[in-house]
Formats: sequence, structure tokens, C-alpha cells
Amino acid sequence: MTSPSAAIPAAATRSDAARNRGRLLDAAAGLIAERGSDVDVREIARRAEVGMGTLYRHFPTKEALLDAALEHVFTSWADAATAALTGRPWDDLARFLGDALTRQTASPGLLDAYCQALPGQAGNTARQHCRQQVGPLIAELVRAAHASGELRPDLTAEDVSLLLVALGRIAPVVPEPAWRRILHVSLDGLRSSAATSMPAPARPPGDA
Amino acid sequence: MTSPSAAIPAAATRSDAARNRGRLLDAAAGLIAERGSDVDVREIARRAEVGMGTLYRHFPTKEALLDAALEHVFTSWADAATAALTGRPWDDLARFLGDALTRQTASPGLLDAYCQALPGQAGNTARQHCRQQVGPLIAELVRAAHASGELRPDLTAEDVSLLLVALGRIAPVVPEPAWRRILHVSLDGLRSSAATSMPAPARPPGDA
DNA sequence: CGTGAAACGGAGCACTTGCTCCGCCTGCTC
DNA sequence: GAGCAGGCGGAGCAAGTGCTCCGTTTCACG
Repeated sequence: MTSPSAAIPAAATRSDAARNRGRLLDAAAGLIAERGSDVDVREIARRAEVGMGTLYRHFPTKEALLDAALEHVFTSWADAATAALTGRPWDDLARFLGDALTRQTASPGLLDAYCQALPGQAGNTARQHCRQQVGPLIAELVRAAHASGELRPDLTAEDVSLLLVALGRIAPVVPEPAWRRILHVSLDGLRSSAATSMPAPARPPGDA
Repeated sequence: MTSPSAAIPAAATRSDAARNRGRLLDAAAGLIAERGSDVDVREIARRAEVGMGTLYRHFPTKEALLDAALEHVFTSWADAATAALTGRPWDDLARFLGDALTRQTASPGLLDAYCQALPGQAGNTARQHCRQQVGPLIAELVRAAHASGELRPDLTAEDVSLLLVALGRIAPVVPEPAWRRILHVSLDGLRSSAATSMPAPARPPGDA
């Protein structure tokens, strides 16, 4: 707000500034993954081996730092998931969900950051990033699986996202076989062959 | 620890003590339901209209207070759910899950308290209470639904609990029609008719 | 009633956490 | 190499939190 010079942009003019910015992003991403989004700024600075002043010179606020770090993480997730596609719609969908949950297991705090402040969604940029990065991928997976007839036709991409969030909340806190069973059951519920008539979605393609 | 006289027992000798204990439990339960388990002790005291000293005279620590409050809540949940049984196994199971999620919507913080510290589960007495109160009910619902043949036979009570926890994490943060759809899909996956072969449970009847 | 043990209240302590301030130092430019 | 804009570090501030201390008040019993 009252800073004489604004925050350092991503492309810094000085080499040490660029390096420190990278270190801060890495440290933040690592800590979020390990412990969720309520990390101590001091600890981020310590892990990045920079001082507090440096942290706040690069990012105006803790949230801005976490936000930038999360954007990175979600982008790389979407890239990895896209690269793993095989072209067999149902397998791709099932595998995408399984991989996403495995990833979530390794980074328990990630979804936490995503979900944080979900109801009063104002200012939750983590969600926006996730939607931008992963949303289209899910939409495509759903489209393909609909086309192949294996995915129940009344299911929307929103439903799949939501299911993934739900499963993601339990995956890190129970042993893998336990959540794999729940995923398996859920996938069985997603099949066309399992479909029973379902209540309509609330909104056409909405934001929830 | 160093208190001269230990905490006041549930059955207090003085009327004001008993009343204040009740007020504290009510206030704590209300606040947990609204905002999860990271409530300010001062706010609990304020809502209960007692002082800090009174709070800490009755409960040795914040956690002990929350714990006692949660036991109440879980007990009343189990009682209400038991009272709602109709004797039709599948309907009872589906209704139990729906009601549980509705309840969760009204008290977003409840599951939060339940899940808190789930991985390092040391000292999470909320979970123990929930298991003790609702665990047997779920087990009975599953048993009956197995007997009627409608619930897929490879599904355990643990699976159902876990599914409930997962859905409970999203129910409060999306509009009701959205989570009802996910519940619907999940229920379809629970039907015998939808079953495809599933990975075995990790442990016989374990604790997870 | 009177009395004393017990409960009450809330200011205050110790600690954490997000963020700021400002003197020092570094790396870029000429 | 010299100068200096600009980055760096970390002590410190303000706000918030769990818990304690202790003088004051209240209930129950005789």
C-alpha cells in the first residue's frame, strides 16, 4: 500500500531478486503441500533462506505468495495429467481421478488451499487457478466418456470435480487401500450401467 | 495441573456451577457447529455468559471442553438417526446418509472437528466419540442392507463411514442440489447391481 | 442469618503470527 | 573500480490466542 516501490515483478532486473523469488515460490509450494495453507510466513522465509523483508518485497501479502505458488502447482498438475492421457475415455477418467488422489496424498495441504473459503468464495484465487487449469481437462474427459457411452449421460463435469474434491479430502488421511475402495465404488456409480434417475443440476454450467 | 481443587465434575454440588457448565457446553457446541474447532475460548465464555475463570474451572483445557461438547452432539445425532429408522434397509441407509449430510450442512464445523488431526490420530477424542455413537448404527445399517441383498456384498461399514466423511466435507460448501447429486451417484455405486470387483479392505475391521 | 468453602470474572501473561521499518549490502552500469 | 538504485535481513509492532491469578461474590448448610 504505502510501499515506495511496488512489488518486484516476475521478471526481475537483478539476478539475486529473481533467484529469491523462485526460492520463495518453491518454499511456499512445499510447505503448502505438506501442511495446508496456514503456514507461518517466517517458516517460508526460513526454508527459502531469505529474510522477511525479502519476502514482503516480492509479494505484497502472504496470500499473494501462496496464490502465486499454487498457480504453479495447479499448472504442473494439469500438464502431467494431460500427458498421461491414453485415448480410452473410461480408463483416462478413472486414471485421472486415481492419479489426482495419489497426488493429493503426497500433498495433503493442496486441496485444503483449494477449498479454503469455498463458501464465501471471494478472493479464493486458488480455486480460480484450479478451474482454469484443470477444469477444461475434466470437461474434456467427461465429454469423451459421454461420447463413448460408458459415463452416465446425466453426469456433468461439475459433478466429477465435486466428487474429486470430496475424495481428495479423505485420501490423505486414510491408508491408500481404503480410499481406493471408495474411488472404486464411486466409479461404479459413474457408469452408465449403474445409473438411476438423478435430480437435475442446479444451474446450467454454473460456478459451484 | 497445579490447581488446588480439580475441575468441577459433571454433577456439581452447587446450582450455579451446574448451570454454568451446561451453558459452556451449549456455547461450545454451537460455535463448533458454526465455525469448526478453532474457536476462541473468549468467545465461548462470552456466549455462555461466564468469565474465563469459570470456563477453566470447569474444563482443564480448551480441548477438554470441545471434547465434552462434541460427545453430546454425536450422541444426539445417533439418537435422532436411530429414531428415524423405518425397517426398509436400503431406504434407511440412503436416508441416514442424506440426513447426516443435511445435518452437516447446518453444522459445517462438526466434521471438521471430527477430522482434525485424523492422520496423527493421537488424542482425537471426537473421532472416538463418533465411532462409539454412530459406528454401531452404521454397522447395523450395512448389515441389514447386506441381508436384503441391495447393498453390494463387498462393502464394509468402514467404507460407508469413509464415504460419509468424504461427502460431508463438500456438503456445507456447495448448494444442496449439487451434493445431493453426488450422493445419488454414490448410492448407485453402492448397489449390488452396480458392483464390479473391488480391491480388498486393508484390515479386517481396523480403526481407520 | 452468618459463615466459609467454593465458584465467579476478567485483567494480564506468554506466545504466535502477519506485516513493517530501516540501516546495511550487492550487483549492475559506466 | 566507483556510485548508487535497489534488494536484503531481521528486530520489532500490533493483534490475537490459550491459559492463569487472585480479589470478589455467591450458594448451601447449620
